[in-house]
Amino acid sequence: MGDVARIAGVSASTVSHVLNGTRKVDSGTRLRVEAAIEETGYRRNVVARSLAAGRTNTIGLSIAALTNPYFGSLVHAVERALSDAGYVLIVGDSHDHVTSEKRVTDSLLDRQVDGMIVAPAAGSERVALPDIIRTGTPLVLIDRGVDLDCDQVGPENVSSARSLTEHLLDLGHRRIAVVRGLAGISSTTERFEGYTTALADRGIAVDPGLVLEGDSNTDVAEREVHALMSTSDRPTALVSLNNAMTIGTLKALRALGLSIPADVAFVCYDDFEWSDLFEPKLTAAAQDVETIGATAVDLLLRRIRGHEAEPQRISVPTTFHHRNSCGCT
Amino acid sequence: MGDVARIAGVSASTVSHVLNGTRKVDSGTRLRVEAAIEETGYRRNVVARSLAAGRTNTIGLSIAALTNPYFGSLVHAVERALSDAGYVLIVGDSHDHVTSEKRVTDSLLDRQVDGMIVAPAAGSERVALPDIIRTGTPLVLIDRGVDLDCDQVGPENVSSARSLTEHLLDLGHRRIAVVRGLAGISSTTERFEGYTTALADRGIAVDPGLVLEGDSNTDVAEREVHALMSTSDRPTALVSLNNAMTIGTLKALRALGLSIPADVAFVCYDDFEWSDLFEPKLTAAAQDVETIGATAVDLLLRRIRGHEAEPQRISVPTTFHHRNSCGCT
DNA sequence: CTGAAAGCGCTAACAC
DNA sequence: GTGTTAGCGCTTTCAG
Repeated sequence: MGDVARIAGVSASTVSHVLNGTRKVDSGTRLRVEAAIEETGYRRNVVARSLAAGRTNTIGLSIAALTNPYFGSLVHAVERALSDAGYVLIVGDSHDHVTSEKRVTDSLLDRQVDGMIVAPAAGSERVALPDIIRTGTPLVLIDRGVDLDCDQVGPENVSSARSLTEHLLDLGHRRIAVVRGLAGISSTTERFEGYTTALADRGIAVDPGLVLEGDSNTDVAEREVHALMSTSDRPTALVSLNNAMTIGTLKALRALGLSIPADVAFVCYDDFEWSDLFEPKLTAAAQDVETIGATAVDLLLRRIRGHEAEPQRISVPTTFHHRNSCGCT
Repeated sequence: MGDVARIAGVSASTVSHVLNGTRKVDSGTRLRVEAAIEETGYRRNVVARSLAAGRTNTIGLSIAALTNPYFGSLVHAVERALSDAGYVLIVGDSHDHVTSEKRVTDSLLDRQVDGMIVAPAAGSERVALPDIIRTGTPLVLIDRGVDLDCDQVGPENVSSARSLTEHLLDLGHRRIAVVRGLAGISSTTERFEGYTTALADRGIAVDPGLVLEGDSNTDVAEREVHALMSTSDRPTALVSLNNAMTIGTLKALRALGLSIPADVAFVCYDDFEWSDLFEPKLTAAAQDVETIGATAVDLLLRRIRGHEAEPQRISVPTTFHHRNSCGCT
């Protein structure tokens, strides 16, 4: 920067101002500075800039599981919204585990991110999140909610899962099994609540034998479903509570040679790119990932700009894709 | 840091050294410093540290399309390898377009990343990449190769695509169509080469009418395949050259009511989580994303540590998953 | 409209 | 084993 200033015959401060457009600069001067920049191939040092300015224009994102295509799309949506706003994204994968999540969020905080977006791991509200809040760094939670006082954005869970279940009930099913995701996270709890209330509304008691703990792990779900569907009084319908559970469930049904919807009707929370390629096409509740990401960024930027207000919790509606796996034609 | 030093009764330099383990510190002193850190809730400022130390412990990754699950897994693999090595990842999505790719890589360079990994967009060798090389920042290319002198890691393309095609030939097919990805990138060129050489080996000429330009766009592929398969002398087999092309192809076949493999045999490059859930199960060449990511990180770290040697080009073998869509039982 | 100067918070010689 | 000191490259009052 000193070189540029010297060549252009101005001070470093002027170079800084033409670079950032932070104050009026005579057009002749500006041209000279720009020529000097061009000539030297000068490139600004954002690290030094961040140190001096006290902000980094960087947002940290801690994501539960980057391999899950759902989270992949979420990262994409967040990245796009941030880059439109002139921010850069740093991502860390928490592997859905509090310990590595803490490592990730600490590292982000050390890097002086201007704000953080976290897709919390189970138990996060007792480990990583309080520390973030203590630093005063603007924070918004994404995907899963926790019982903390901060902005949160996620998909609508309860009524979506309820609609899926009700659809099955409307078709006459009475023995409907459910494959739950990871215990202890809000999405599982809420989606399960949607399932139970749908049943309760029709005066049907929840049969514990029809509640499968898939643990958000494909293999576990597959085993559980396999076991359940091998019994003599197996359910006539299944509802899967997230995409990993769906894969596990479908594998189990396939292994057993059970066909959908003839042998068992099926509906699921979360949509796939191949949902209507599958035979039969999957009836599913699809999350609006774009909106979730954009909303999270919006809330965060507002906080960064000093917006003081009660934390908000936003539920983004899902879309019900009515296809064939439920048994409708 | 000043506070910590004062409370512990030492100099800032000693605090720095206990923080980084950069020199021997008396254990009593260290304890006092650690106590002071605990007491003040001090957190190191990595930005200042980077400026002073002249390195950021940060690696930039420019990825062509974060929404593609394949790239999602790649990011995940890279992130893991880097975090094991104590580095942090900054990702930018180039949307497979040179202009936004340039924006991404410039921003990464401005942020003083210690190294860059780039999944180049088409045309990148004339825009973003030369500038990166000019700065002297260690660089490794991933996924797609370009004609430049730098480290590159990607999946094996030619012989993988050739094996897929040969398998179809072995089954007696002679009219085999191919759905190509984005023109102008190495993976498309090389995979197509695998297809043509397989045909040439059997003395079969490439029929231009059977070569579809899918442009790595699902919709385009769907249209092309739909058109081709609606003709009277349609091919008896199809090979798809990447995952997006596969989705498009399957949609078209489904829309036409053509069944695989009875009406048309099908094999594809790239595997899916649902490949063996699909009916029929898809015969595919699967990339080893983990190895690609880990290898790229390995090459990069070696460069960062000052390793001087001829740039390497590494092809990671694919795995042939022999399933049913090819028509075997 | 432009420059001078004081840092931002840390690291790394260099002394002791 | 520890402290002193000089920056790292930029932003931003404060003057002019």
